[in-house]
Amino acid sequence: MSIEEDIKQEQFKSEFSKAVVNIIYTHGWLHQHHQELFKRHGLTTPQFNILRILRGQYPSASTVNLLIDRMLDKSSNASRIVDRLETKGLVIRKQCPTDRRAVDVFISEEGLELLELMDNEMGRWETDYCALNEADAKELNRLLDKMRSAITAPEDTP
Amino acid sequence: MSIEEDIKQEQFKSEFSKAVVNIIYTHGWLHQHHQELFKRHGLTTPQFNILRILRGQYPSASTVNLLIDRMLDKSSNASRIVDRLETKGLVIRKQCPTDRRAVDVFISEEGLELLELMDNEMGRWETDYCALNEADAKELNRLLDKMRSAITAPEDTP
DNA sequence: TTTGAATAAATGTCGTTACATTATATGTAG
DNA sequence: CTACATATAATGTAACGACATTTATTCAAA
Repeated sequence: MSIEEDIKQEQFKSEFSKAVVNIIYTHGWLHQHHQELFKRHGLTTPQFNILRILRGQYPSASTVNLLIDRMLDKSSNASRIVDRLETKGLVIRKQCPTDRRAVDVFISEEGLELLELMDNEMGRWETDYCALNEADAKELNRLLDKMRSAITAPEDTP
Repeated sequence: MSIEEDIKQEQFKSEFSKAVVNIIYTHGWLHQHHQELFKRHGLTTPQFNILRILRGQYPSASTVNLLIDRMLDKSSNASRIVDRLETKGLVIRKQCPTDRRAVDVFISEEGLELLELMDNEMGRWETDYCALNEADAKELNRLLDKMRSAITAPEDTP
């Protein structure tokens, strides 16, 4: 269904303006499906993302700062997300031996197992829901990358 | 910058898989810019969206149910968002005369003025940040629409 | 070495999402 | 008309996003 039909009303000022709304709407569509998957395993989206970063570093430790750096949705509160993952036994927190301010966070065995399970489901979902062929997906990536390439701060240019 | 460079690490399982991450990331990019704009006027994103819906109905009333229907980010709590807009004097709540369960919500004069200001800024932003030409934007819209056209519930098909 | 700046994480607050529950009012069947 | 289901908002709760502040530790300079 086209974005106009989905959203009802609204004439867009331009194709670009429509694309902005379309990205927001499509993100919502994606988020809804992902969330459904995560919920079956008692996780939220940011908890899943943190687990994935931790696995990426495994068996090395990640500090909270590293988690913040790597998170897509920045400025989220990594500290409290780690709290909840620790409560569920999916991660382990240890004092960093070389810097007593820092905390070393590790994904646990349970965390690794859960993540593998969810990765498989996610893969199946992507197979089932993929309505784009290879060329389409490539073109979509190209356009999104191009979109973000807009001058970053128009008022800063001399 | 390509999504791989932006996100660091991570080889993607497929172009589609990459596109999923790219949409999430690009949405974050958009959201950040929009939020900056909204913040200058003391609004949040959902508050702005509710105001736009109310203006779309103006001078007719909108019930809370209608707001929920029209909101992109569904299942948000329209009731409490209206609370905060009312505190700021941007909307007016009245009991619906024909149904005492329902509440008629109107955008106020202040709300209309604020929205016009913000619309202008938004329009300027879109002009400044538009790195896509007409054909690009059209193609992007086509691909996003196509992406969401995937079978809605694979387990429901016989 | 002592002081002060900078860093790492945790904590606090407000508005939000997601979801469940409640309260009030309407509608309908008996 | 009464009883029960339904519709419309509002309220409650846990987790999150955004942002400011606090606490503890390290680093750097006087």
